[in-house]
Amino acid sequence: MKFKISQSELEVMNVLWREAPLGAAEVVTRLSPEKDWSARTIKTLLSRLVDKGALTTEPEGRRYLYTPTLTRDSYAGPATRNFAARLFGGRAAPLVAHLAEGDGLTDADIAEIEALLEKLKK
Amino acid sequence: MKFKISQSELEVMNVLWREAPLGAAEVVTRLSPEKDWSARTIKTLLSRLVDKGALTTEPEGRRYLYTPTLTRDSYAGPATRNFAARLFGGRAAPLVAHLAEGDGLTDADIAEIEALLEKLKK
DNA sequence: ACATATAGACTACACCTGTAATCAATTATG
DNA sequence: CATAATTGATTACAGGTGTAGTCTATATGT
Repeated sequence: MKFKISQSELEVMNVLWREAPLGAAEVVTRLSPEKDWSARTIKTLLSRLVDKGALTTEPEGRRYLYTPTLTRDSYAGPATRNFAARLFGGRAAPLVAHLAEGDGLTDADIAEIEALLEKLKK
Repeated sequence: MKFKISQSELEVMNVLWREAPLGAAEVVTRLSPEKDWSARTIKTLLSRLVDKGALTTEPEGRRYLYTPTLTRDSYAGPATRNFAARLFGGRAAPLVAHLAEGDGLTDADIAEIEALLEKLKK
């Protein structure tokens, strides 16, 4: 990963990880309910992501369609391990503990994690 | 949490969360093996953290002793939930999965998380 | 007492980020 | 066809961040 994705940029990436390729206007409508950003702002974020190499463009008529160059997982993996490393010395347990604070974990979450751990033990 | 702690600042906080209060020079020696920063840089980071309210100072002779105003946990909790929210919609399982990639989890980690989950189920 | 080392204060400066505005080209519309 | 709307490109600008340098006062060694 040669580039860093900022917080605002990440919101844009989240849209495109869910659904791609999309034109800028479509990204804007996907984000509008959540974020109170002008269309200009979102265009800027898209351009910066292209500059960084996180998105590729493909011309479609007079506009561009944007597509991520990496999957969410390939971004999230290193990001998560980096986060855990810097905050907890890489230990996973405190991280899970913090997520659990304030009922952050549903029963389904717990079951899912347990299943995951079962597989890891083998 | 009224303030944000940047990546570099976090390295300084990590030192002081482990051991506080410390003078600037001591923070420098704690960080020297890891980070290739000049003492000036670390002084700057300390000052910024004081400005932000993340550290308090107490004069000791001609120098200051620095102490965190919050514990690591009280910072890490919201930071972790925020991280999970932005990357995984708040779901914890993918986070654990990413930590597991590349053998990130030792058997001890797994056992610890399982114990944690057991307690949560009650 | 004087030179030197050291502490903190103030200043620097380029790049990143958040949040847009303006401009130029092109398309759609009346 | 002329004008309005839309697209991407370029520019803006303040505040944060990484990474220091300089200035000033004080303590310290001789």
